[in-house]
Amino acid sequence: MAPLPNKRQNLLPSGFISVREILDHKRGVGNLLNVIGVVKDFRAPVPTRRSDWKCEIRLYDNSAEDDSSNSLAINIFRPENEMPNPRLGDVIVLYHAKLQSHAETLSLVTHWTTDIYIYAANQIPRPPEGAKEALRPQPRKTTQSPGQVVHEYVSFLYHCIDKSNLPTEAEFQDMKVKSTIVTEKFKQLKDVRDGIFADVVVQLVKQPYDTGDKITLWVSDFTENDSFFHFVYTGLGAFAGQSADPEGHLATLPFGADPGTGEWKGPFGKRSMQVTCFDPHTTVIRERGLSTGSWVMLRNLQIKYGRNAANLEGFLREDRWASSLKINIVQMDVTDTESPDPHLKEAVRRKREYEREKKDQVQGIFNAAMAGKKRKSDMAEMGLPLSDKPKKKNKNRSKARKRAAEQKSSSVVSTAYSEVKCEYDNKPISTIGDILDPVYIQTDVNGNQVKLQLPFVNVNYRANVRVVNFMPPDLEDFAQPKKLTEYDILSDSEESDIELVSEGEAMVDRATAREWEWRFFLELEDANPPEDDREKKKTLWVAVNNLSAQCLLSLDASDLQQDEKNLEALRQRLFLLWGELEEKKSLEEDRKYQAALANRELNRPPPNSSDDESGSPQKQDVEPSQISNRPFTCCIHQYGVQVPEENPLKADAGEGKRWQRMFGLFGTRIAYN
DNA sequence: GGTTACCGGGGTTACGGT
Repeated sequence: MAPLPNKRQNLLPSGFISVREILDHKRGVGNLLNVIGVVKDFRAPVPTRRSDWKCEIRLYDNSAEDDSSNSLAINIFRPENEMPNPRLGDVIVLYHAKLQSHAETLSLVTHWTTDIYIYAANQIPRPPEGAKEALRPQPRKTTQSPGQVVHEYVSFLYHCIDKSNLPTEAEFQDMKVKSTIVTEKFKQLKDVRDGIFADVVVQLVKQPYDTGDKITLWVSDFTENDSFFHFVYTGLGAFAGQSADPEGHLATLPFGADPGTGEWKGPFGKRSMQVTCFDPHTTVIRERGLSTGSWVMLRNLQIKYGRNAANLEGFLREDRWASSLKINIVQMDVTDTESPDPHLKEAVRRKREYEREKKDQVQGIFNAAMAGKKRKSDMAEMGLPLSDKPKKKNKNRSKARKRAAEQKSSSVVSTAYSEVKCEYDNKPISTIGDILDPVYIQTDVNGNQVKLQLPFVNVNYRANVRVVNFMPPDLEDFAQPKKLTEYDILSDSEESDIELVSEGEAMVDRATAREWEWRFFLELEDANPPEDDREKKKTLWVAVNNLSAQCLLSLDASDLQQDEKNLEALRQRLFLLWGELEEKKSLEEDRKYQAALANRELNRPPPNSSDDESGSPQKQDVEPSQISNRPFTCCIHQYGVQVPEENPLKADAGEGKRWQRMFGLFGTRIAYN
């Protein structure tokens, strides 16, 4: 007969916490905890991406023994030769194990200061004798060590705990072996077949549909599977269902998205699969706020035909035999450019290819429509495109930048026009008025010829201008923390046009920003305004993105609040461009500020480079007449961005979105000594 | 100072959406 344990042995030694208390959130994540438990499962060491290896021990104690699911994992990251090798039923004493919430589950993880002691189950004496002799040798140096109180508690715990839920020795060994077998289950959606289970990396392409007990997702990895539903791209044909306004203009033009109905926004073709998720995954989708645009890994996704027996679907169910809650939906980090997941990277690359092809196709449709429908004089109004292929833009800008670098050391003749260089110096000049003129196409809607205003066209121009204003008002803010998009995960990520509101961008904190980019706006007026514009000079806001600004300034962006040298260089270059505009604007700002203080009206319109009536910076912060800065020739391109639009009649870029015409500067360089 | 990682096996609930 085993002697009854005495009272002292019965009590968890002070400084230790029970498994039950941990699972009941009695301690916060991040705390370092001391825990004593019995080994019920072990996943053998596997290499990690770093130099450490990783193994996992699952523990339970007598606070949680009546429920087989109440056990706690300790994740051990250490060099391979310091890995513990516990056996079934061994007692583990942990010091300073960090509590974490990983994969939506509470678990322990080793910390710098964690010590792990293992007592061999078959050597633990019956209480009240302490288990000191059962201690396995330590593979590494420790800072804490168990005393007699702990040794005695180990004996008590091992002999008194309910072991009926422990696996058999054979089962334990089997699980341990299986834990190292990693079969590649990853599949691209193009390769999924009826009846298989697969891991996939996909993007949510539609808002999750939540019925309470289940959530259905539409996902794509931008591969095609013949067994998926075919989403037809209606494209330009979609406006046949819309009505023209009394003047024969359509208010909107669908362009790469479906109008009004807000239904399918792509990808089109057989690239998307429906996935039905059940608990516990639904909870994660809600709590993480997964939504359109989120990239996720779905593990062990069951693939089979849906009820209509025509299209393959995915099913994400709970893991039946998992020893604890197992979450098979994991959000992917598209901002991790350091060590991007290769599957994610490939999927993002395919998405970019898909978007490029779609854009080219849509542009092609426009070009064909315009070539067929427009009179020649209309073409002249467009400002004679220098190139109508958006793809060439970057090449041209790179060339300009390269030339800028080449000419860096060359001497510059200091005349008004020669201090700013521009690409395409043999191309005709457009006026601001030309550039601002909307472009129409004649087309056939339900048998009627209507004149249709395009929301924007991808066209390049050259113009003689001078700068009359700029945004943001402080030069320090001309450089911003680099905004990350999902395409940044690709090593050949390209410059993107400045958008007013962009989706999928991760907000970057100024304090933690590693990379900076130029991002500012210039308001331009004609250097030699046409006669009819003399009374009310037309102006145009152009966005200057990072590449254009590098070309313009021959400077790289940095944190200008810290980098005074770069700020001063920026100020000098811009002086060559706009003379004393900054000083005058600053004086004007001061004057206005004083006036506003007096009037208690400090609200200012937001910065904006569009030509839209509602959104453009209408207020002239500086009177153009006061400006005596230098005229120069520059390249301007027109492009479109999507902006939120609550009015469904105006939402021509899909649900809640409208196309907004924008202008950007490119291929222009300030020469300097 | 505090990341790294998350086995196997064989699938019901629900009935919508393109």
